[in-house]
Amino acid sequence: MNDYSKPARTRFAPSPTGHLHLGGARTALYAYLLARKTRGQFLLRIEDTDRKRLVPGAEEEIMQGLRWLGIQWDEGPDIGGPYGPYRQSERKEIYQRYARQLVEQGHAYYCFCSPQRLEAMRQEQQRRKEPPHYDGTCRRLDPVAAERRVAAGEPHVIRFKTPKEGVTTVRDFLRGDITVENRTIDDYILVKSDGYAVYHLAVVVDDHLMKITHVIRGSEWLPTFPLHGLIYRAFGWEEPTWVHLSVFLKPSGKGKMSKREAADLMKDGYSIFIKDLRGLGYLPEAVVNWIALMGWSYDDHTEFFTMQDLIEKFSLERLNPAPAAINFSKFDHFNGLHIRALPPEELARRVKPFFLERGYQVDDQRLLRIIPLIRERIGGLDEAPDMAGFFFKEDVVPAPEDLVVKGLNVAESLDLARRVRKVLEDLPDIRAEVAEPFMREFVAQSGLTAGQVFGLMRVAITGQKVSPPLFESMEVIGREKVLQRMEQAIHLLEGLLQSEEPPSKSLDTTLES
RNA sequence: GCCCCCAUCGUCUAGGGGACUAGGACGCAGCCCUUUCAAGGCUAAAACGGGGGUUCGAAUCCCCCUGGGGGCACCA
Repeated sequence: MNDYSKPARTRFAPSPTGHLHLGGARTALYAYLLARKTRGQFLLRIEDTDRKRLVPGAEEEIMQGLRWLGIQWDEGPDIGGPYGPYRQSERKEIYQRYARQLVEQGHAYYCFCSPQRLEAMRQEQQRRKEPPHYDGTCRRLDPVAAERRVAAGEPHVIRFKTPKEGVTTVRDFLRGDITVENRTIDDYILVKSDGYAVYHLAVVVDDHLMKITHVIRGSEWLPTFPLHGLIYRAFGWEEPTWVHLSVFLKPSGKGKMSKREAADLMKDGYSIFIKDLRGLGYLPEAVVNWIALMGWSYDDHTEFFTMQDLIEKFSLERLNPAPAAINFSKFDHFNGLHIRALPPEELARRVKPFFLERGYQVDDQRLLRIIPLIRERIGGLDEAPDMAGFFFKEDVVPAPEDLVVKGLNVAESLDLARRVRKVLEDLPDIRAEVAEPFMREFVAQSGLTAGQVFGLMRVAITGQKVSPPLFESMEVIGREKVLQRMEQAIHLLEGLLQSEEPPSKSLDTTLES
């Protein structure tokens, strides 16, 4: 059991080599939740010791993504903190100092093998169907001689001197003890020839120095986990609680998402990259709720969670070590839930940019009035302009065919449109509670169905076959414009009638169905 | 090839020896509501990978197999 009464110090330690994705976001989220729950600290550390793989702008994108999700760090490269710097490229000397300590204590050694020799060695091992590993040539060097070669400026790396006998047991919080034979652990490189530490050294040194209590990271680290335990022990440091999260699988459940597949998702309006999600109409609240539940659960029925809920209810014990397939349709479901949970003013504020983007002039008062009409009808914020753009248009242009009522021909539809206009003109008030009873009365007398009459009005007034509720929409649009649009519909139907005039008629109904 | 991890409906999961005729959610199908589309309500179909143990009793504990996943760099 984990002790939640003690403040936890957790961290998210991404390398700025690409986009922040769902998996990374979830790792960050869990670490953040644990820190907040225990009133501890959550820190952001950038693991950028590989100079070759740096992607410009990646660090900034990661920070923006986390902020958008509502994951705020207490210490980090931008805001500093008592254990900085928080960028590993700025901690080069620290790692070298600790690496040297390891060498002096006999836990590591200098290695002068060239990359070419290493490569040839690996190929030979593969040919013999052996697992690739360092052959230990420099491990057998005389330490004093090696020291002299280093002092002379000879290129070198520092390798960890893994015990060759016995086993190493490390404890993962979710999986319990993991034991491996030491001979399967390679003499990993700790410091590269360019002087930068590799992950294995840097992560141990930083987590110790930064007083991290819980290392929450992806399960891709499981294979080198015993090595990390060995390094802690070589230093004589107390180990943190290790929590290796499961990986996310592609929706099919077969393997990780490839670069190509990730890109293809955009065609369906989905993405695994956090940066894309806002533009696709997703709420950060929905993202958080959704990813929190992929690998964690609270009980057998609660699924709606705000960040506050999660902070209160999160626990490491309820994490699931099994891999989880990404389920985008559930994502859509959560998005709908959170859209409907937003106060109207807030939903208006969130949806506004999507209207502006499409070139609509948005009147805030009017936008607020249509929110109740669309909040149950949009699965994503991006759908709002399609559903409700007509509220902000001067004119709508219905397709004339859409004005032909189901079950009626053009002439009959035109006649209906004229009668509807008359009723509308005589309406004492355009407000829904007044207009609707009048129109229903009209429907009753007409011998037609509500669907036929209201369908015609809907297309005429909104320009769409699918729209928010008709009478509420008319109220927002206003009497003047409603009549104007009915008038236009009549003209369109007249035009349609003329164009099909002489020989053939009655194609319309079949077209409609 | 070697090492490590995982295993309940299609998917996310609850379950940690008897409360299991295995619960919830998404999706799917049907029905209700309804002026369209949604939202909402109700109903249905849908799972313990296989084989051995342990036990009076196993989805739950152990072993093997199978399947899936991850890793084997001077990347993280």
